[in-house]
Amino acid sequence: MNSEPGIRPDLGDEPPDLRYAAYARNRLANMPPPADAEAFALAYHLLQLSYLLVTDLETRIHRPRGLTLAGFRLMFKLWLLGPTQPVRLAEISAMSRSAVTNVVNTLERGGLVERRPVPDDGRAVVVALTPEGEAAVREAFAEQARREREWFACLGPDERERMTALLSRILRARPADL
Amino acid sequence: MNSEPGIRPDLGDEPPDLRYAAYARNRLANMPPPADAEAFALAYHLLQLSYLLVTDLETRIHRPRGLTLAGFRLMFKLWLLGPTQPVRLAEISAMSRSAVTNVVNTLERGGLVERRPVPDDGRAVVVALTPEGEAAVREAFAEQARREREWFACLGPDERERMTALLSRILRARPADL
DNA sequence: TGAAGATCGTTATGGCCATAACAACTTTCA
DNA sequence: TGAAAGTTGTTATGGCCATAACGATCTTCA
Repeated sequence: MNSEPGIRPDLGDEPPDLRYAAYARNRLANMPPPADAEAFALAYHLLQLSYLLVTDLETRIHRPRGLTLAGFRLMFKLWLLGPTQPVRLAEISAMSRSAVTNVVNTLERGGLVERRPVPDDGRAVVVALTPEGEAAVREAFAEQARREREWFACLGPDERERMTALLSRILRARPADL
Repeated sequence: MNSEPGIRPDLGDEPPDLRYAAYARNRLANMPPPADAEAFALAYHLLQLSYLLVTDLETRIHRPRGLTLAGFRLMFKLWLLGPTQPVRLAEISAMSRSAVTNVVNTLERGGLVERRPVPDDGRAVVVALTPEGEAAVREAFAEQARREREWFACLGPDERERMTALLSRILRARPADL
């Protein structure tokens, strides 16, 4: 499995989460169905990477600037899309409307976004970046882009594209009854 | 890009999150560095898939059984590893110790795990599954394994393996200063 | 031996997110 | 036209997770 000859292929130098993953995969390989070692490994590595990336971006980039990752992601959407209704933001984020309310509340307290009434519909509001919010998202975006490059620098351009394509395929084939 | 001939390859049938992703990628492609449309697309699809998968497993499998995904994942580790110290669980989960305390509290209230003192060390405890906890993790595991298979059924076995290998590579190359 | 430092688990505080219930408003259609 | 049904945003409640600070305990080493 490990391909370095002359070096003992043990796992002593692996991070604890990868050591655990390898151990769990081996245990599952000896269990009867529906246990599925390959599906487990894929799901585990996917969730673990996502978790580490989120935590890294949050603690290293956004928290020091007084933002959160959720707040940044919402502001980034507003930056690209312009003023947008919460229900629309919830839709493209696959998030609940109340989650959007919470994030917008936090951003509004910080003066980064504002709510505006919609003339044609008394129920609706749009969320819009303030000038301070636009400056904040622009700066945080540059730093996040640099950090993402670092994370994926270990893959070649073709590998990055293949990976994105595989992820897209799974997303497109998502179970209908989400 | 789209491969069905005779059908207009527009995005009208895409879920809103993928429509947004495609739009954002195009916008980023026209921005100067450090903007990086490929790194953005990879990170976005990775986080989105992880989020949808987590939400799906949580709402469809674990919540109906009175569990949470975090609780299940902790119990699953105990199932494989046996009684384990919180500090060890935090390590392999790349989580804070206080997060482990919280999850263990919830599980302990439900009678699924118990804390036991460690004779040799007055500070330490181990967390262990109760018989009820063992039954719960066994049943939930079977259902989660089936659901994970469904999610990844759109990939061939070789594609699943390649994807797991790419994810592992990124995880192994994670920035040292996490 | 004993004081300084490290480690373990917990608590407090605060943000994110979900579901459920609700008020306000809009749309539908008999 | 007017009542029923649907939509929008918010609130309440509760779980997860982080950081910071803390008491208790263990280890180190002068």
